[in-house]
Amino acid sequence: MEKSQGPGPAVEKRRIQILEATCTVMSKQGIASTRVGDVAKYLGISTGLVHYHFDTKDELLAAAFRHAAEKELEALRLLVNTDGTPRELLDIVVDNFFPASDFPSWRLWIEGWAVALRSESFRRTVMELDEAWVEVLADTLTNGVASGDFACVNPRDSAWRLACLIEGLAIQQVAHGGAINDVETRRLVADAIEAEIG
Amino acid sequence: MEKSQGPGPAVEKRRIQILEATCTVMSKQGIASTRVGDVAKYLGISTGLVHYHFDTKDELLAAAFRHAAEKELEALRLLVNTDGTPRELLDIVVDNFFPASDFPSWRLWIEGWAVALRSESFRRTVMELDEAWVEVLADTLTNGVASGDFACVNPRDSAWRLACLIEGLAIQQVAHGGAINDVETRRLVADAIEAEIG
DNA sequence: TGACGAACTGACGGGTCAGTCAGTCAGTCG
DNA sequence: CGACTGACTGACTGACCCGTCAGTTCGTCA
Repeated sequence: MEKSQGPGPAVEKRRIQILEATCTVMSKQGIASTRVGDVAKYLGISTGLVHYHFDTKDELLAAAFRHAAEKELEALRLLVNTDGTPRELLDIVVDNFFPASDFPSWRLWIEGWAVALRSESFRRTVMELDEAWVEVLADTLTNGVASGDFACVNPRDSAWRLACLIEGLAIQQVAHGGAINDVETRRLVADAIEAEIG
Repeated sequence: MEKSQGPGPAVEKRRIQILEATCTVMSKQGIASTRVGDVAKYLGISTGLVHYHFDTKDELLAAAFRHAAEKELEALRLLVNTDGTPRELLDIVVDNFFPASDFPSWRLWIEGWAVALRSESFRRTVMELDEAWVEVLADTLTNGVASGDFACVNPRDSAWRLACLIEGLAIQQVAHGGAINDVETRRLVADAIEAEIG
């Protein structure tokens, strides 16, 4: 349980420390194979302490996933919030989420979608963050259209199509490293972008 | 263990019965939450009998997933192997895999991709079947180009882009039922098809 | 100084579940 | 008929792991 008169700074620090450790373990072992004991051992603390800060394992995993996703999204927003032509900003957004085979975040996302099928808290998190990311992409396209750089018929549709394309390619690359390699993936995305903003 | 002089017809029948029961349970409960005991109870048999036919649970799950996926693919190939204009055949392929929110197969696939991250046998299965499906789509496009109905620059690239788009949309629809509804999804796919074959 | 409570430990209870194994039963073959 | 075998049962074991709880440590405040 947390303190009743609001969490002290030390408690909050410990919470975040546990969240980030959980993210590390989840990335390495997978969400389903992450044990409370693994997180505790990683930090050199007791399992009791983990339960002192998080009532249940499910709550811990969901909070850790959200923590990781929000940090990523914040980083993306910071990257986009710079000067640059619409085209440069678009490249930044796409590069940042490019489904290279060594992009570890995609592994977490792929597992997150699966967990979201059964867990309400995961579903909400995955949905919110997925949409927020598309929003960033849509804003970038809309700005480009406003400035005359892009010629999307419907920037929002284009954003969804590009986002879903990238997610699908990420699965091909990350989940089973199939017939498509990094170079081909890059070409497929590049062509799709041209088609959308052409 | 199976018979040494090759499995009798009764054994093969039982194997398939267990495989299909496993598919049903997996669809309902999710791959990760499928217990050997659940499959046994579903068929009214003992857990020992399940292990008589399948050495380990992992082997059972992987075999069941492959069984389901191959049946789906076979059904698709049958559907496509009919007379019709390239456009009609393309519509059949796309409709058959359309990510409607009530399409239960997508739930299995989303979980399959996640399991594939950690399991070699799932990885192979998911990869082979994913590629086989894109192959069907690519063949359809190639035939359309040959007959002059479609104008793809590169049918194989188009097939991968459409397949990945549909997979990404399926995640939006099935995993978290997000901002995109069935009607919008249909429009996004239709526009993408026009752009690819236009 | 002594009381108090927040942070933390580590052992343990209790439930779950995969895989095993001794034994049953029915059919088949010699 | 009797030996044999393949299919099958169901109880059991051993491992795993979540969540609890009694107890310890330590800083803080009266």
